[in-house]
Amino acid sequence: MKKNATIATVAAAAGVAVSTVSRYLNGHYVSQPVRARLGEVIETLGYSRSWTARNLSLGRRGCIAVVVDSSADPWFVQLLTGIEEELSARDTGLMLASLELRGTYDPGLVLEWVHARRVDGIITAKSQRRERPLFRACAEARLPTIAVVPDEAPPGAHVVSCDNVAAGIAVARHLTTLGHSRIAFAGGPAHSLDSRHRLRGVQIGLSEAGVGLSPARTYSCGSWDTPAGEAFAERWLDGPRDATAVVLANDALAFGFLRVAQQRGLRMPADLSIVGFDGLPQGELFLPALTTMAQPIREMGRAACRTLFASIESSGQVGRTVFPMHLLVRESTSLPPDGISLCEVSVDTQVIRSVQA
Amino acid sequence: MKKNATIATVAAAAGVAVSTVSRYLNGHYVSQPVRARLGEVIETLGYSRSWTARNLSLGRRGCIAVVVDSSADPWFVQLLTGIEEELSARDTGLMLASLELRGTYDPGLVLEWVHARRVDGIITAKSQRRERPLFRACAEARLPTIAVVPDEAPPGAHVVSCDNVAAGIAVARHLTTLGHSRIAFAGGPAHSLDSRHRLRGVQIGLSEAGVGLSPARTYSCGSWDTPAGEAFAERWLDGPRDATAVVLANDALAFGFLRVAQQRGLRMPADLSIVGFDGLPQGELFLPALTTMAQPIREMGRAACRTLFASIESSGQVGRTVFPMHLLVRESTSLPPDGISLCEVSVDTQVIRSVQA
DNA sequence: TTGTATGCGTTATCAG
DNA sequence: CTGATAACGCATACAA
Repeated sequence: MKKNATIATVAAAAGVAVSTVSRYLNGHYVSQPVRARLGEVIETLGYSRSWTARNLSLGRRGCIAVVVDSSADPWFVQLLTGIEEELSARDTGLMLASLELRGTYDPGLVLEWVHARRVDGIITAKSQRRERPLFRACAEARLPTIAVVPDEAPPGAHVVSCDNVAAGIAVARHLTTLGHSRIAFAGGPAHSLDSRHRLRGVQIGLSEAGVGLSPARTYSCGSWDTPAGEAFAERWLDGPRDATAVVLANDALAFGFLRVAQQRGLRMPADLSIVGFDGLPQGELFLPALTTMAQPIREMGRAACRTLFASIESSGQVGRTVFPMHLLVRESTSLPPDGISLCEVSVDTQVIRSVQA
Repeated sequence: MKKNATIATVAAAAGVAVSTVSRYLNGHYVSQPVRARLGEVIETLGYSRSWTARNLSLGRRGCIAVVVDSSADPWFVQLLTGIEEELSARDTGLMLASLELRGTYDPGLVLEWVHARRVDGIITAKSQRRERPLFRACAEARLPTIAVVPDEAPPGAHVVSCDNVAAGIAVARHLTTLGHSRIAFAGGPAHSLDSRHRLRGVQIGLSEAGVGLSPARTYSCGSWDTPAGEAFAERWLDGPRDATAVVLANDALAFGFLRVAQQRGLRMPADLSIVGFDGLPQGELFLPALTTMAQPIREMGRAACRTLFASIESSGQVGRTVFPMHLLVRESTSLPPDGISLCEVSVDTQVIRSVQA
């Protein structure tokens, strides 16, 4: 088997110069006859160009970095699918970096990448305050950076996010339309903008319906993960339970809540309606399947990628891309129990008891 | 800001030749004084070498392909974590390819990659018979290939898999130890070796305990996914239900079964014990949490990667790496209902009714 | 429109 | 042990 064909092989076989072949390859001007001839030669030679050499010549790395807390996060997995889609079309690779790959937070690897200009650009997902040094490093290195749903606005990075306020409003409307008037909201990390915006949206939507969200019914889970949702459930269920619907700031929290509430014998949505945010496919598996405000995650991944490439190719301006979320009504929401809140039910029970006594 | 430092910059600054710097960088022999001097210069210059140029010179791509049906598959996500871990240590990128990214099966992109030698090696996950042409192409291109848990042995590829027979035996023992004697098994795709091996293991384990697995209680879901598990559940629950435990060939199937069975009012594990295979973290979220035979998925990803690199660096022999699975007892298995099968319970109910009548 | 020559940053070969 | 120098494969001013 002979050595792999190179651009020189092709040029020789076609009787033209390498530069002509290069132009042909890149769609620049080549006369019709030469173009045809080149097409044949390349076909018969089975030639395909070296991306390594091309990248070297162009001063590119042919690779972008994708960084997230954990690449096993179901939300991120959806995003990755979108990124993959766009990447395959552009024939570039990626370097995955989980900030918590080995159990503890370690941005060292990524910092090294940006410093060594190991990649052409970087996409961060769900970045937090602690990623500030990372964004600073990217800015210093003039590395095109896209932040997807960051917890706080990162300086110098284009942001891809969702309209969380509108999402909150939509949830509120869904619930009030069903007849709920006492609604609880459980937020994620206290500092998270997304969480705050979702809460605000719910507040707005509720006040639109004239019911309002009592501060006493807004809680914080302190985190985005399922265990936090479970912990909150324990806490809430031990309290007065004065709500007919609970809105969790994301699906992961809702999964935890759902599990514990079920364990405690609550029937959902009969006894209590539950809503999450994100629209993870996993929510479909639960019984009841989780009603949620879905993000177009995959689409967001594609957008992040496209914006990144635009930025790589023409150092585009940093800006903001905002996606709408949409309500995914599944099974975890329904009318409130007989129009009576759980609180009233328990009061009634006492009344009945006293009557019996 | 001056142009990025190159090996030439360093050489000039240190007063040595580029080749000396190169040797230093690659850990080849360099005299102690020069070594020290180079260390300083590189430090102050903030130099870091170009991987693109290095790869070109070395004839490497600095990138491997990772292909799977869908990169959103929870099982694959775990594998990817292991791959990522190993990749980051070696500073190489990856190209993700979902064979069903756009809804329909399309191996075209990957075939193109192997033909164009776009990558240094390839890892396939859960490959099936339809991937045969792909493996053939890899073999022809002499591209190092690792197949992780393939459904059928791919020619010319090193295989990383699990001891499914042993796993099946362990499941059987767990169940018989609990007191189950009538057990149903629901397989995945009919042709899948993994599924068959798991079944065989269960058969062996059961016969060890002297209970045996009735052919009438072995089913096939025809696929590995959750909807198939749901469909099987519908079918099975409409039947005689003559088993106190159901073993599903993987977790995804079990998730579907669990949901439908719960919907039908079955209490698990009180009425019925359920076991899956894979050990997906998601199984933890269900109520009851799914008891399962767990694969060391992440470790398998690392092994696949390491083997691949060994193969890339020294065209290693193709072979087989087999991992043990371990039983993860969660909540979906317990003693059979009072030592009475569901079938007998329904008979009893009728008896009671007739007595009442 | 096409050809020539040079650069991209490293590695490797082979003298010194 | 170290220093020139030729690949590596392609892109692109610049010249023709």
